[in-house]
Amino acid sequence: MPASVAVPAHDALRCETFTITELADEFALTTRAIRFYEDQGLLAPQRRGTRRLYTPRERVRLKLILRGKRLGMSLAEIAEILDLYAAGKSERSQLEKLLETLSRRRAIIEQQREDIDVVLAEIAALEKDCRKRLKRGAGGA
DNA sequence: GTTCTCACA
DNA sequence: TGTGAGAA
Repeated sequence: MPASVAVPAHDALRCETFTITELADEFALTTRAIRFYEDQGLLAPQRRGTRRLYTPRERVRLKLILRGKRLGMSLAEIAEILDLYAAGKSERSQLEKLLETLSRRRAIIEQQREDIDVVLAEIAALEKDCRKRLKRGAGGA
């Protein structure tokens, strides 16, 4: 159980780190997915031997990755913002990059809504036609 | 349990 | 954007 919920005294003394399974459990991810994010350059955990050790900072990055995914951002887009964050860039540059990404995302979503509206209109028209023809042939053979 | 790599959708 | 399988 990660320290975000409760911090036992012994964990307060040790520099807290997380294993890949702890993070996977906490965020309902597979360990494979977490390693995949690392392959894509979104995470860079320390190692104890060959085992990955995640600091609270890496955990925060993972949270940000998940937030980006909820917004429909690509991993590449998420990586860009994360890089600014890690490089200690100004919050301003991060926010500007985020706005840029959100803008692109909004355009895509709005286009999809338009496309959906077009299909809904087609469906409505077809339904109307079907009902009309049913009524016309109501008593006939 | 965790690592990596290759294949696959 | 991930998953499955196999080997270490």
